[in-house]
Amino acid sequence: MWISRRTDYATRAVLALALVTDERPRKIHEIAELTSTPESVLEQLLPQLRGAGIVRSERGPSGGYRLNHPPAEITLGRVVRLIQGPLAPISCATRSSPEPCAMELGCALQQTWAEVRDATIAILDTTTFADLVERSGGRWSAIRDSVPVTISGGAERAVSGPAPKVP
Amino acid sequence: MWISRRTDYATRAVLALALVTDERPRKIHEIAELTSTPESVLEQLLPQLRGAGIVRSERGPSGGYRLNHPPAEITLGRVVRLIQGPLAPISCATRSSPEPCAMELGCALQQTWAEVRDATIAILDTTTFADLVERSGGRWSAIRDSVPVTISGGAERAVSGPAPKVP
DNA sequence: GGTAATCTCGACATGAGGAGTCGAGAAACA
DNA sequence: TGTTTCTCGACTCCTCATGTCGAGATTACC
Repeated sequence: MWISRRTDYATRAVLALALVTDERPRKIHEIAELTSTPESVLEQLLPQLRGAGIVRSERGPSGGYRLNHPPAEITLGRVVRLIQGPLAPISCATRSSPEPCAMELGCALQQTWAEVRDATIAILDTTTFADLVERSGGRWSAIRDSVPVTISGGAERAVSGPAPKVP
Repeated sequence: MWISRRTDYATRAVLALALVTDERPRKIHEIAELTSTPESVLEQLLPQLRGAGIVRSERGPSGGYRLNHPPAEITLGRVVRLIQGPLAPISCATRSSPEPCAMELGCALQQTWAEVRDATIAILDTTTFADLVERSGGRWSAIRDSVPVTISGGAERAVSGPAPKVP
């Protein structure tokens, strides 16, 4: 349970943009519907993805977001790291700045945490959004054609309510 | 950064008990020193480990804690799960009760999260505390003989202050 | 030029949960 | 009886995740 809601949302948003066939940019509103994400959160996440060069934006009517690179060049690990930070399970096992373990005498645990870290990195850094598109069974054009997205007239904020709490 | 402080402390405590050679039980006070852990936290963690059958306790003077099984029979994953809960990185990817992903249309992400989960489980469930002892370079008897543990006379609570914050 | 649609940015409210402390009680031993 | 230890249940404090909102900037279109 260490992938935060925001990271989940961000990866879903990128996947949604990767799944789209035509070149039309997608509005925050649309992405929110496609991914079941609160719009207000995407208003924070997408600029962040934009700052990292993962997506590109256009303003004004007919504006929106699109990917800045082919899906094959965007790894899942990059998005996760951007939103969430280092992939190490514990601070004494980060690759960049492992803070020394308080238990001096040969803390063999550190080595195991590093193994978990490396296994995680190996998966997330080799999985691209092209892979995810493929696993999803292709693009979304057919689906979006057959299942009309209900763009209701009174389109105000907060399309999807907060997720129900699961105790 | 998803291994909580308490999980870290608990695994260190079990490792400390595994590293000890003689059969004398160790007091909370001693374990706290060996692992650089606040005593008051161990006062919660050790009963929890005891409830799970990982350690055993004895009361009164000359009481303390010892392992309830050989280190080779205690996996790291068991301790982590006990203190921390499921090992899945996200709630839609738990083995037991994966709550459905909000993004219905073929959320290929779920599959990747499951890969991360399985890789993590593979490491933590196959690493026993006997392995960790071996990696630590053997038991602690020699060390404890050469480096006398300063059991100060005025032994009050909170031997080790709170860990310094790293901004 | 005016207006509407859209992205942009920062501040904020809320709540949950992690982290650690403390006090009173029960059991063993001398 | 008294000391040492474990045991149990609050309780506080604080950080951070989550989500909302309002005001501004930019573009397209009439």
